[in-house]
Amino acid sequence: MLRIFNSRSGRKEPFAPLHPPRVGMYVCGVTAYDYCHVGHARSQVVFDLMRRWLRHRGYQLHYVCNITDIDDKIIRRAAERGESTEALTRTFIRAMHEDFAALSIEPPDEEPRATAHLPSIIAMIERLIERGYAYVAPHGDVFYAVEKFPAYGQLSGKRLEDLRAGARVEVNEDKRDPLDFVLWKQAKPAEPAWESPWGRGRPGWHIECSAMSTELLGNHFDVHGGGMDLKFPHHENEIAQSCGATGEPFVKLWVHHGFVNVDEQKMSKSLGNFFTIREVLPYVRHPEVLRMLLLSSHYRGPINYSPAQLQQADAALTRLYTALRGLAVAAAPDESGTSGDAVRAGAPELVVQFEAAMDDDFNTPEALAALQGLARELNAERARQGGEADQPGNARVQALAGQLRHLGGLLGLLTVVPDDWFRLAPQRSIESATPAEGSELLSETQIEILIEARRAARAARDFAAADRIRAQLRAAGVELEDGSGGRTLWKRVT
RNA sequence: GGCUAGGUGGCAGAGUGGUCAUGCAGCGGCCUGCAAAGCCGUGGACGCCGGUUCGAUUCCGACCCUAGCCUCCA
Repeated sequence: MLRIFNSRSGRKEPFAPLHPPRVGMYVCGVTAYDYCHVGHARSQVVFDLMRRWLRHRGYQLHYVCNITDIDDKIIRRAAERGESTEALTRTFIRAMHEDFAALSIEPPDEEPRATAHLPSIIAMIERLIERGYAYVAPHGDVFYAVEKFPAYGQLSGKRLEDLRAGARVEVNEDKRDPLDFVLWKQAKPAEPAWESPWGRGRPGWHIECSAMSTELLGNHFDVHGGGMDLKFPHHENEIAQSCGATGEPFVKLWVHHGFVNVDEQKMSKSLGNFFTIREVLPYVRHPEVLRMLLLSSHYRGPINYSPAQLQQADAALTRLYTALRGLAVAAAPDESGTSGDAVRAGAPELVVQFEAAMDDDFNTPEALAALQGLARELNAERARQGGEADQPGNARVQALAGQLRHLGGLLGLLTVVPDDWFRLAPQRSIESATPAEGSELLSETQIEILIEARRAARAARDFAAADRIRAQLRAAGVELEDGSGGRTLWKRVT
């Protein structure tokens, strides 16, 4: 039984879609005015993980993730760069797609952009005016009248009086209530603008998501997600808009994830303490390392981003790959080892632990612990079998490896051919933050030559010479392992 | 000030009313020419003060501390 934490009730609830097995899911994406940072990566990884698990559980997902391609920051940034807002957003949307693809984020079924949905946005604002939830202010802006919606504040647990008491809202003479928020904004002369019943202007940020989500998923749909910081006011406003316009319930399940912190503070543009995805990836062996870091704590809690954390993620992931090293089963993740006889041949209790953990509000740390358990079983079994472990005949080794690979694949991990994992190296050193021995990275041919020289020295029992070669390789970031069959394996270390 | 999360062993990070998280690091053993990897074993924890209980890290209350939101933000 899959249970998911609902931000609205503050409790885990059994997952019960409105029209099973179909599930409609909407997630607030990014505003395309800059490169995506690790915080955006977390959001994407979290919802990608949920999609994978829901599909694994047999649901048919219709997943929508929007892009905000018009707002004040975009206009300002485009002006600074001396280009059009279209050129600016085109640049950063392309970069975003590259970054997300690197992290194995599966593309959404639909990726609506605000500027392509003006008709439905305008229609929704008109309905809100008709139904008395919105008003046109003296200078032509349209505002939502918060006091007209009694349930306002329900999602975030806030009361209007409390909000007014602590209000640091900007003074705006046109608003009837300082808490009212803008639905349609009149354009200044040089700004991008669209025709509307209220003159040329552009939509407010909140109305985009209401209009596009209901247009694409229906008035009442299953899941709506985003970062904790969107809970108020963004999602609160969405509820007010959508329910106000349609008179129907809006979203069944609200899902909010925690932040990525740096030095215990939220990573954000305004604090300037952010790392973009594309500047971080060169410091890791493979993008999976970043994905591993983001999955190694529960999605609702905080994550502290640091180089040390990346190295821990690399170590944990490398341990899983080590268990699979040299096994022929490692071609591609599939269903092998997770059904019927194959489960019993492997470690059924660990498969159960993994699935129960994921069913319990996507408890990825617990699920990863099950994966480590599988790695331990696999290592122990291979040790028992001696050098013969990788022979196709060993059913238990095959079953365990299949389970590990398959379950890892459900998290978007262990997708690299295991033997290739150890050949990968970061382009930059985490500690020095400089182009590491990168320029001096030994080629695989050079490594093989040195290993052969060491083998000869060992055969001649010249251990001093052999150890010198090993130290030389270690200094170049290559670590050796003398295997049981007289072969020496090597791996790059970070 | 209001609202919401949270404070777990050297670090990261799950979880539970009374036996085990897990990874890295430590210690002992096996293996190795020595290592590495791996396996086996092992020490070490639940912010503070009360309460409920046969028994609380886990439930309840107060307190202290931290973060987030209340303004654009994944």
